[in-house]
Amino acid sequence: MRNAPTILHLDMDAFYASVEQASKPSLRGKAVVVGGLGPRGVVATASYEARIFGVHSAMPMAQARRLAPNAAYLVPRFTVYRAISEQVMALLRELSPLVEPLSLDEAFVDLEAGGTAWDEESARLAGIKLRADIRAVTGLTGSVGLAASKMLAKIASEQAKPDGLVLIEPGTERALLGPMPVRTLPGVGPATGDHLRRAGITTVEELAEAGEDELVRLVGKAHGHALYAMALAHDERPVVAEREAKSVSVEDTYDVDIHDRLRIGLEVQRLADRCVGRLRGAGLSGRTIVLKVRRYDFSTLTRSETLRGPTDDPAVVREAAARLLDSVDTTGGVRLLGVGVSGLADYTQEDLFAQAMPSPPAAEPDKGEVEAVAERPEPVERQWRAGQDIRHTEYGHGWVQGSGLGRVTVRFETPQSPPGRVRTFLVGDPALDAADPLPLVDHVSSDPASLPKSWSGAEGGEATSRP
DNA sequence: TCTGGGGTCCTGTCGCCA
DNA sequence: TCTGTGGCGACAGGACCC
Repeated sequence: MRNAPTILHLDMDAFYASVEQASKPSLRGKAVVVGGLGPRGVVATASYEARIFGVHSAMPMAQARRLAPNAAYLVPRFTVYRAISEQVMALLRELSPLVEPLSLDEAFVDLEAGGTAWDEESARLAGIKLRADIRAVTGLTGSVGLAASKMLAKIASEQAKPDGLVLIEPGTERALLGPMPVRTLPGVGPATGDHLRRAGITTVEELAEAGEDELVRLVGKAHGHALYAMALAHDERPVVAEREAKSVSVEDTYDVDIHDRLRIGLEVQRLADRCVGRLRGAGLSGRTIVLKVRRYDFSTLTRSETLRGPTDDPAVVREAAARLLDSVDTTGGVRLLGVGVSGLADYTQEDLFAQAMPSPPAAEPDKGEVEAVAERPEPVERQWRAGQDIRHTEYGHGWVQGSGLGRVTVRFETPQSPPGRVRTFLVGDPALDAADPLPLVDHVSSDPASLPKSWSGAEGGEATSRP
């Protein structure tokens, strides 16, 4: 372990919800819940005001609505989150070239590799400056953890939340970790936590006392060794800037279980096409096709097939997925279907080997086919989703507060305006149009380089609900 | 009132092959 | 020729993370 706290972990506070509050002045200080709004949606992020009611990530939306009936419920706007994430990651890269993003709102930075920090004091200063810069550029708050390893830096940022900075001084790690619950450690989830509790182990200290052999016996080889090392505050994992994807997959949970075998087949074809679309978008091809089926009782099974060589041919993936589906019993209905590709290779290596199933040369393989399989019925009316950006020819920029019964309620406000007024329109009102999101911070006087490349693009064509 | 979507990694089992 | 063994890839499932 290095002897100075020069690993930084940044975690943006309640990221999606904070972005929504920054975009929508009327929501500031209010309970905001972002997630899937369908009957089977779950919470992606809850604002701190919503957490007071007990709402948290991964909770079913229905439960959240019971706990916080007056909160604002919004669908995620990933385009905006990605743009802000780019701004934040750019600030991190000013600190060091060694930045490891974990998600849109989280990353590790190796400050020593960037030459920005080499001791406790310089690390603390870098953290303080970073938090100020993030606030200036994005208007949002992030919490910073500083420590000598990734694990400890992450635990530190967790302690710093919200809107704080915590530095763990080298030498104090074990005393700090000892009394913490085992669930604090990365990789200890509900199942391992339960397992350990039944063995009488609830704290990190007890984990260390149990000894390596006992932990290996309890939770298996790899996990046991890792757990023991973490309990002793040993973590030598380096910050890794670039990670290659190992698989690409798409999946859909349906509002209502699907029973019709024909329909299930069509959905699998659609998913296969979408998966190939993503695969190609990333310039990849893959050898192993995976079908995922979650049944009516939430039992999940996967079936996979490995081809002789990598492919990015939609017809090949569709055929493989269809074969895999043949081996699955779907009586009782399915709630989720998914198609994935793993064993990835660079696109350019493709087709050096024959495919498992020779397919006729498809005309225009990258156009037309993708939507050819399942024609969706044209939506009778436009769909407005809660949280979506909107523009009215007369009232200007606003967002959808809710819609139903042929009407849509819009609040007209912008990130820089005071809380705005609400008006209701017919869903098909020609004065209404979908709009691009607005930047959270007015950047007129600041460095234009810090602006994201694109604020444009309303959420990519996913606005229609499934029949 | 139930439980998303996109991933990663690990483990056990089975068949093949040297 | 028979049997045992060990390595390895494929496959299925599960835990975990954000």
